[in-house]
Amino acid sequence: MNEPCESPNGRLDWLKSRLQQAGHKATHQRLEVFREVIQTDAHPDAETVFLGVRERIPTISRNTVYQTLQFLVDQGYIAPFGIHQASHRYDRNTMPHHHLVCVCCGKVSDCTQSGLNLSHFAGFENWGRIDALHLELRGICSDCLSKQEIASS
Amino acid sequence: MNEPCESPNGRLDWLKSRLQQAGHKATHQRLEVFREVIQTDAHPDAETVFLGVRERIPTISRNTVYQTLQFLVDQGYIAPFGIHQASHRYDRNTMPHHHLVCVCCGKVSDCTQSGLNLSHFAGFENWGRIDALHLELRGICSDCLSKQEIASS
DNA sequence: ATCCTTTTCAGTAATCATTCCTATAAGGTC
DNA sequence: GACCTTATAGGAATGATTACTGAAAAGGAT
Repeated sequence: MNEPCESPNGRLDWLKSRLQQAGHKATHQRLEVFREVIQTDAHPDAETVFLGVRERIPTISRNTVYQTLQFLVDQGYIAPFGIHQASHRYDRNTMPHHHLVCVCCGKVSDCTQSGLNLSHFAGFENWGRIDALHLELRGICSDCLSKQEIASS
Repeated sequence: MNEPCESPNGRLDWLKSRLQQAGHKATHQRLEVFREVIQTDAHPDAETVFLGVRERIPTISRNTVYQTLQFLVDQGYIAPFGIHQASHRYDRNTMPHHHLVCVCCGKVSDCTQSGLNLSHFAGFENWGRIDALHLELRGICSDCLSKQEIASS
């Protein structure tokens, strides 16, 4: 896989050729949604992308932006930021700890093993002050793994 | 601060006395919402808590559950799980990296310094297979820090 | 260029989680 | 028990996202 060129126009040309290679259409809308995401370091949300693209394509619909962003994520051209959860969740454990999340069944396990704390993240004084650290390890739990083995055997 | 007792009923009694100490009412609804969160390791969301509590208090409203959960978080009796974002966000950088998030202005910066990768998390073989690692460092960026200094001087 | 097929787009309606608003109800104090 | 404050219930409103549907556009074959 070729790496994308760093300049915005270079990356757009890169996306164009990769879309065509993959048999997808390099539409104006797709390219402009992609441009909107790559031209900033701000990790924008869908509404921000929509407002930005609408400056250039006034008739674009919100739905197209949502679909296109999802398409670009599915194809690996952009990444979803962090881990989005549909709803707020609550934890009975108020002590600092990490989480193991099964992407298959959604189960969350606490992980109290520290080995990692704020002291590992010196060197960001110029960024500002770091107060907290949230770590999620994502994978497939042993229950789901064994179910997959049974299913494939 | 006294630590909560481990048994559910012990923790409920503990909450009751702490609420009264703090001048808050130890209502049936509050205690049952708290019970619903602490009786499971599943890190439930608001709807799950609502459905569970409704088994015991059929007239409870969804709104009360939402408010009570927020109250319990504000008072430190339970913790919010992970990091909830109102909306999906997108990242032009598809390589593995971490994020620095300013809780004040919401700005997100990439952090490519690794020093941390999956190899640090051996020892979870019995949990299952870990595929990915998401780390967020949260704090206040230098811009917001200097604004605060100006405001307080 | 014409026709056909498939993909993509726009616009509206629906859904889901959450918050806002307001009147009622409950708890604690005198 | 009257009074004051806090908490609750219920419904309406909001915001983000998805589902649905029909129109438009793009590509390929003739």
